[in-house]
Amino acid sequence: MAEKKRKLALQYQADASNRVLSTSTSSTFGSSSWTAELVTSVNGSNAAVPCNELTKLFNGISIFVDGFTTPSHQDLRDLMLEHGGMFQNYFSRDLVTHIICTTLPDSKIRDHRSFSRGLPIVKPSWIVDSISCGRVLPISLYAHERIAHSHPNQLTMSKFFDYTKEDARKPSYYRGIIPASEPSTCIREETPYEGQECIVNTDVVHDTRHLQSIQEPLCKENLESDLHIKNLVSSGARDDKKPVSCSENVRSHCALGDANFVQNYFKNSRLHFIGTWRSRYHNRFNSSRVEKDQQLENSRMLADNGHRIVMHVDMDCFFVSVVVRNQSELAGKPVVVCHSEKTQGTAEISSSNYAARAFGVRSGMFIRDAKALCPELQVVPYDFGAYEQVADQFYDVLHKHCKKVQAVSCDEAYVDVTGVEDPETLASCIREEVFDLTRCTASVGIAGNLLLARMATKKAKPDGQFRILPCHVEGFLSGLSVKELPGVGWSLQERLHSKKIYNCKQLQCVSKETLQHDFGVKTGDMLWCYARGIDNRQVVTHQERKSIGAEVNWGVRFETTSDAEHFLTKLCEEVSERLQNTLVAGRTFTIKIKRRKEGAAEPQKFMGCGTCDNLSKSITLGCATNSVHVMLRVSKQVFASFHLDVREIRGMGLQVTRLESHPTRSTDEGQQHQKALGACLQSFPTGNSRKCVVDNKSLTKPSKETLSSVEDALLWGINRSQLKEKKGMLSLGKICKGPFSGLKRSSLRKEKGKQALSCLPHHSELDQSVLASLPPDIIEELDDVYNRAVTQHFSSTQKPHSLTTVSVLGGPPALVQPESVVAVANKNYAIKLIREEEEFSGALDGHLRISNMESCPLDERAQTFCLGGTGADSESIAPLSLSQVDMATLEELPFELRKDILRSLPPHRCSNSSEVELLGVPEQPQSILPLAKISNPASISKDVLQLDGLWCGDPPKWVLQFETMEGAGTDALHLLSKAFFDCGCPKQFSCILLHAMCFHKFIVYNGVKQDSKDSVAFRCCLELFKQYLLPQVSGNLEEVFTVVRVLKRLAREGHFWDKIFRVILPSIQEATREIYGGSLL
DNA sequence: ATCCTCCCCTAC
DNA sequence: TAAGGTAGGGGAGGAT
Ligand SMILES: Nc1ccn([C@H]2C[C@H](O)[C@@H](COP(=O)(O)OP(=O)(O)OP(=O)(O)O)O2)c(=O)n1
Ligand SMILES: [Mg+2]
Ligand SMILES: [Mg+2]
Repeated sequence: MAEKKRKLALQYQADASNRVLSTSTSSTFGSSSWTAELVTSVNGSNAAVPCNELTKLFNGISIFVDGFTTPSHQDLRDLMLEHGGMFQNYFSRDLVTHIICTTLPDSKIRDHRSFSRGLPIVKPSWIVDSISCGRVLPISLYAHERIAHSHPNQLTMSKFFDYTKEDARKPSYYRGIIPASEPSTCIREETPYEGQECIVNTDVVHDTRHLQSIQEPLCKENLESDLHIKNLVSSGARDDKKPVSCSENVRSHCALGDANFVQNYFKNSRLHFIGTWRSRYHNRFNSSRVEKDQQLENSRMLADNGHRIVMHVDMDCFFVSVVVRNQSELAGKPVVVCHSEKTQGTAEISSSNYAARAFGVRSGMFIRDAKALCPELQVVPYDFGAYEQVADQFYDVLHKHCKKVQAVSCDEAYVDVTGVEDPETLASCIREEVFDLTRCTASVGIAGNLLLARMATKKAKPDGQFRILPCHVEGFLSGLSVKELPGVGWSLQERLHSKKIYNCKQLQCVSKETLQHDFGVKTGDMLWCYARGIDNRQVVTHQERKSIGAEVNWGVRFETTSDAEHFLTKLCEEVSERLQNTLVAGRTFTIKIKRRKEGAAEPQKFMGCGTCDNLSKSITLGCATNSVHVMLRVSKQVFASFHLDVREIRGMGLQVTRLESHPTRSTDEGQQHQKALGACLQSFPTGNSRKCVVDNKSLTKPSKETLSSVEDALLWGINRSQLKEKKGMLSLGKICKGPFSGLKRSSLRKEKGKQALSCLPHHSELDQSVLASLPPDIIEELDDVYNRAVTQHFSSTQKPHSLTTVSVLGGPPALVQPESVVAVANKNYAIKLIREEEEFSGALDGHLRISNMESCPLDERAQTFCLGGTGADSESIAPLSLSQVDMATLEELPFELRKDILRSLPPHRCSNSSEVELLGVPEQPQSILPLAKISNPASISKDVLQLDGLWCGDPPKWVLQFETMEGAGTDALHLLSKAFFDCGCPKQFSCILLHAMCFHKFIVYNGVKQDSKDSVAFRCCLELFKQYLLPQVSGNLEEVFTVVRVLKRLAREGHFWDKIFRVILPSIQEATREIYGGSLL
């Protein structure tokens, strides 16, 4: 404690000296000279952004781009950098000379004026036009009218207006919830968020450690009593069962009021800033693979060697220091960075300086609690631009001294200084340089590993350094509480406490086996090692990214489904952009939802998410994508599958994993999509010139990589309104294997219990005949869910039939009661019945059904049946094509239902056909006389066959030619011709193929094995595909893709098609490569 | 055993 | 009013 105080005093002195320094040097730092250097170095080391400076046109101009623009953020950035200008990711008054934005909604005018502080706001065309004119055009031509004509003092007026408006219509939930101030009460709800809403006891202000324990989560007993309090409060004070509808004024602060809410939100979010900082860092200091390998080598060497020296460097109260350095009047005073300084505010403290910490003020506290602890607390606003700049300077210093720098965060890094003769001198040297450059102090810890170095830094703070020598490790650790070990947070601390383990010494007494048993293998090992100061992690300069995501859990209030979908769209746009900027694409997309916990009141925190249930679901595509269109479709489906009341949503996120490098960063979305398709084509199996070996296994059970594509995941749903007309046909039942059951597992687990049952149909509503045909294990599962009511109710003497019987149910759909959702999962099977009234569709389930079928052996697929789901939004979830539909399944359906499914296809899939035509008149179309009659197919050469120009003419030549051909396997040709007419003579081959697949037994020909390669049918088909596909590779890749996909599906049905596929694919792939080059791979 | 999904925890 | 994000590690439990 005395040591801390001494350090505090030291820092105050440092602050005082800062003041002197700042007055003497501020002119240098205030100017943009620094930035110029910075940006140059950024470009120089950033492989992602080509730095070919074309002109010096924008010399001295530094833009900040706000909101959506055309050209895009990225393009404007490139344009500026190419023409000698600068681009700031974050707004900073000091660094930015012009703000660029396209549109300026009302809500933004105020914001901009309040922080642009007189900077010109210009339309993006200013940049484009200036470049084309070769000179910087006057900004007055590109000003926003509403800004240009307003007067400075309108700022205060508009602010005043807004505030009064808000006061006048303060939402009831907000007014009602401000608690009576009771200083020593801690109200803690179940989630960490609500846990923050405790009121810190003002009686215990000066002992840091004690305070920390109050701020941290409470022990179990407290938690329970707090819950008790909470329950009293919620049942007594306000028990709102129905969600509060957002008033106008709330709208203006949440996702509802602002179309660009997500963007604006992120712009102001500190957590977003620190969360995304690392990716910006890696864009700047890109370490090459060679370096990586070197590093691995080194680390292996050093690990053998045994003794390393690691340094941990961390800026002191970073956000505060950066802002305070120019405000000498704040030196020595307790200062925090916070959005608000309202005494009753629920804004969070981002960082507090050491003077403020003496009062117990910490990061993450509400400002009102901080003010209660320290009434004279000074509040300064954020300056993200400056944090970014200082962080860069900080890392410049570190890189200058050492190659092995591991970035932890914007203010913190590990440096491997093994081999450095005098690490302590190096440390003070670094600290000094950092201070000289930034006028902010850093502290350093030095030790034999990352763990100890980090803990040493803590001891060194503020503005100090501390080394833990091997001989002192023991003594250093013995004094630490378990919470002080990195990796031990709230939860682990509580669990340790519950086992009467409070400090490292006690922790050391527990055997590794016990710890691993109690906390898991890795966690147990970690605890055991850390308690002894053992840490074998290496300093890693570059870690491969495993996921990219965005989420918002503040200000999220929706009224309608389209509110939620709009929000989801914004998230997709955001994540897609991040993927593209990182040159990656992903295969697994996870939607995260925070849903208001049942009975939870509005949170204490203004616009917060409060106590929530966290839900998440993911979907994995066969092919990585970063296309915003694809992502949106996928996300909407996953979202829909939650079946949520959107008014209960308090947070939403999208995370992408299974990332793959994706070198295309196209600004043209269409082109992007095109390339994604091309990439998918490339990723089909047998994509090499090697001889194709028929793998029996892969015919029945294709490996995962062989499956699908981007769009295999998109798939089909049935238009809900159409289905509604059908009433009796609404039901969907299915049995499938695989991921489906996994998907349902968690929601089922979560929903088990009373509340969950409320959404199940009463057991008496279950159709007996359906139940009867279920496999025994499913019955058992159902029984579980219904608390054995099922078997009681049906007292079934009937023994369950085999799976095959189930498909029979596909016939008369009325067998299944329409109003029900039953989701049951066990280790092998899942059954799902979709209820008609569901707000959202079972579209995702539709997808899963398909993908499951794909991954099932053929015979099982044939047993799967489907009648369609209910679709909320036919446009967004409609299938891309019928290629996704298992044909065996479809064939089992009644004609009526097939009609429904076909109708649900997007019209462009069968461009030339009206719906009626599409649905087809069952009888044969008028036959047209064949052009040639071939009598001896085996001897016919290509010339005789005249297989050129098959797609010329109207109808295309092949249609008539194939119709009357004779020979082995020509049935397939006849069918194609028939399908052509049946589905209305479409131009797209994919339509014809799909039609043929859906309505006819279009498989066969496994018998034709020996000569299939030479058979007429084979060669005709081959030519037909080739001549159709190859010319389209350059133009209509999507169609190529679809056809290949259909063909792939056919390939699984028989040798004939398999061979065609295996011959066609390589040539398509080659053509694709030729046209799109290596960029596809 | 190893993978996968759906969580929770931790840190900044 | 306020801007409670992001990414990695890891555990539980199921599928393969
Ligand atoms: N809950 C948190 C934690 C951190 N930060 C931001 C503000 C901090 O300034 C910065 C760096 O985090 P540190 O943990 O390094 O904290 P400080 O640098 O503020 O203080 P210290 O001197 O303890 O490092 O991250 C934040 O906004 N909210
Ligand atoms: Mg710090
Ligand atoms: Mg830090």
